[in-house]
Amino acid sequence: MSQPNSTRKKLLDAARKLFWTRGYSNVSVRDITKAAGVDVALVSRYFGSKQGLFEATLAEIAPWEALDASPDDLLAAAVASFSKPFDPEGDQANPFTMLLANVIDPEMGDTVRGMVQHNLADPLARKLGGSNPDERAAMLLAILFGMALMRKNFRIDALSTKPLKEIEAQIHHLAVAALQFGD
Amino acid sequence: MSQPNSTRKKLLDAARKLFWTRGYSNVSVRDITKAAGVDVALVSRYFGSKQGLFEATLAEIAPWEALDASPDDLLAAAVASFSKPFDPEGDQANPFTMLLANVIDPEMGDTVRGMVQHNLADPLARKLGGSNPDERAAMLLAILFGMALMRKNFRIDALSTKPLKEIEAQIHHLAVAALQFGD
DNA sequence: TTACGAAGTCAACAACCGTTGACAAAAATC
DNA sequence: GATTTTTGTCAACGGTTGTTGACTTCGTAA
Repeated sequence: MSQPNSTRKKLLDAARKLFWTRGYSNVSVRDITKAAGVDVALVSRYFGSKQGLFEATLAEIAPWEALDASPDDLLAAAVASFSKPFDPEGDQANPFTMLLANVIDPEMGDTVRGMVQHNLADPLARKLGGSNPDERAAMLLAILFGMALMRKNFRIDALSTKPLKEIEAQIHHLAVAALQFGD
Repeated sequence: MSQPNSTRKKLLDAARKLFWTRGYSNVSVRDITKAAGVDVALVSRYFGSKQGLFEATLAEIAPWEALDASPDDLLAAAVASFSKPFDPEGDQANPFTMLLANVIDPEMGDTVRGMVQHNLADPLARKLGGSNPDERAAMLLAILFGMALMRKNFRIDALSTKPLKEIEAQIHHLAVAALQFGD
């Protein structure tokens, strides 16, 4: 069942790419099975349900690497993680685009909100420490998500056409200001 | 047809509230007509189609008021507009939550992207002038959308439980940094 | 070779989707 | 008051949704 090209992996890859970019409710199981080249009924066999397949893609997500970085590298690691695709070779989706795509979803919104609060905002605030850690963590995330939103989702020309290096410099400029809040 | 409580207005109010928070594809015409307390077939009669009803809600949107503010008031006006609900008395939705809710929509994403580029980013860059106007405009929008996202959509505790005044101070702190970029 | 369990195929289900047309009720015009 | 126009009601349509169960195919162990 864990052959490199097994049906399970085909489904998981196709589901991640589609769910994480279009959002849970905007993707049908037939979209996924067509992209994976397998029969519709196999979703039910391998993952129980559409929701089970979605949750299987969430289970792949590792803890946010920026939380393990040294204080000096925190900003660089945080910025980099927002642009790195989940799968090194291939698709565009990463865990942060997934969060953006699913937060307004009527079925998965609560799940996604919980992930941002407990897996990103809370541990980041603990790592930051100092004064107003929760507010500064939220501001940092707002910048990261906001810039990702402008570049990847709204595709504003000034951001989507620039090389990644320049964007990261802009994010860094804003992030420094966020971390200085309340001093 | 333009009585204060006419069917057309009931449909438009319900459609705005639902479309602008859940996103176009996540709302059915039966959801809207049930909320409005009218028959399903009347969407077709008054607006031609579901898409026509959605576009009618978009037609209500006035130009971004921050673009008319004096340079000194620009930041304050921009910040305030992101928290002000569309309808003074009542629902939560405003044009910016609408943009967030519909940008990943498979049918309305292109429309929404065009609005952000042409109605927000481009005129804001023209108003800012100076060096790197497009980049600074995009960064300012990233902050505004990012903070709205954290507060309203992800509902991060540190932002969603605070009074609006404190949030606006945080946004202002970040926005000043955005406008100083590239000096 | 046989037997067995896993893997894949296919058709169908009930529910929901946007939309339509025939019809009844109400309002406005003459 | 009669006629016309507007407005609202109801049932149905073709299509898509997630899910299921019966079936065939395949690989492997006895």
